[in-house]
Amino acid sequence: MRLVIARCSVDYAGRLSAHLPPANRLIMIKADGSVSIHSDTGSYKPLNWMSPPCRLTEQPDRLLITGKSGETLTIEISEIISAWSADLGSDPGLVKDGVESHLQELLAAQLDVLGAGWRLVRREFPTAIGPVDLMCRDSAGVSVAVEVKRRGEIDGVEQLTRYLDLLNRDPLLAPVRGVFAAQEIRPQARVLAEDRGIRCVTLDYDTMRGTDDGMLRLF
Amino acid sequence: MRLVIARCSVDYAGRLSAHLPPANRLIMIKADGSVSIHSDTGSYKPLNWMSPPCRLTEQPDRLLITGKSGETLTIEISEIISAWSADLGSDPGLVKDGVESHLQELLAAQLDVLGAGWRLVRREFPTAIGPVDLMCRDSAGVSVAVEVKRRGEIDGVEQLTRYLDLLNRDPLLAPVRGVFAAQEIRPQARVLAEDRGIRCVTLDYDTMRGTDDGMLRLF
DNA sequence: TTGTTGATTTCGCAA
DNA sequence: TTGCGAAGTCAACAA
Repeated sequence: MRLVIARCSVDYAGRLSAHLPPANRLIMIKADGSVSIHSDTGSYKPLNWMSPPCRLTEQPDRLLITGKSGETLTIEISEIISAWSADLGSDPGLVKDGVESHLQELLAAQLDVLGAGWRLVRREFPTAIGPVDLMCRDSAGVSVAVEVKRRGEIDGVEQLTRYLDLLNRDPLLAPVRGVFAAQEIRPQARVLAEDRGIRCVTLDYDTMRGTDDGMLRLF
Repeated sequence: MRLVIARCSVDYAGRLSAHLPPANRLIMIKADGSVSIHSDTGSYKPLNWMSPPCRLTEQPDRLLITGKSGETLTIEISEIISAWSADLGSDPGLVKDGVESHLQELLAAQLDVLGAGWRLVRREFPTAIGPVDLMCRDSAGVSVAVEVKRRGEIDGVEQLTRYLDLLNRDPLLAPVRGVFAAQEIRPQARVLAEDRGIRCVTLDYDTMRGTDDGMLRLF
């Protein structure tokens, strides 16, 4: 990794055009050739960047970076304030816990959160337009398609609606009801879902994880 | 901005939990207190980060960063390889050209791209479920709702469909037809749109910008 | 290779 | 402040 702090102006031409007037910034050049330009504020997102794969060409006062589909990033350097280089080696990578797939696992193991006597038909129930997160039957034996989201927004309601439209054409399954389950459900998504007769359920990941731990201890 | 290259392990606890085993990495600490941890590969996204606003606490071999809603980022440092600091000053910011709003402006000024004799009723035509990008009337006076996208995907077709459903309930407007206009339309989005009687139009930003420049020169 | 979906998305605008 | 849609979204995964 090379790190350069320099006064520079930047131009990007690709899916859009973008320009940065001259100022002092950090230029980060990674071992894979990717480049990002950071200011001293803002979150982790750089002002400009080029993602790998790309090719870096160095000229006297200029860095030219070309992406594989023809995008160009041009960094005009008027003054180098400092520059370093370091070999970091490869990274063992990140371990995550608490993403949507975990939420889906937990809910599948605790269907009583949705209703007493429900049973799971299948996780990732396949359809022609994609898998339904959880296909269940309620205590009366009625089919229920459950869409699990971390954050419930309108897109998720549309997705579940498409599944329900399709599933209800299958006489072996119909009628199929819908449940939209998420840690957080946006008001507009809730309105749209309930307008379409889809039940909304808010999930508490920590409680479900706790319950699950308890289950594991009992058995 | 402070830059530290160090052998470190990292733990994040917030909306999810994440852990990074020990390795050499770059720790970037911005003037606003935000922190990001980069490896030597991958695009601009860091392995772990904390967005501002947040608070940084330094301990002998550890950095503790606390976010405003209680997330914590813990960096255990076993060896500092190098460390620098620099004051970059404020940044004048980025100038962008070619995003969706520009596309919408250009199309509003060149409705003949959609058909001869069309006229604009309103940009950002308000409805109860959000604004329609362009509301027009064609040469026969029939209402047309136009959804403009940079990249046309299924979500955009769903969005336009919702608008059309709503608008067609208004006897003053009905019948309302739909046009889905984008620089690039995904095949599945095109199929869905045309299946619903929505016309798809591919836009060429450079041509439209050129035409617009021409118009400006003429008047 | 293409398409789909999730993301600690981030960012910007408007109510 | 909150909500919502766009983004050079990126990135992982399946077909």
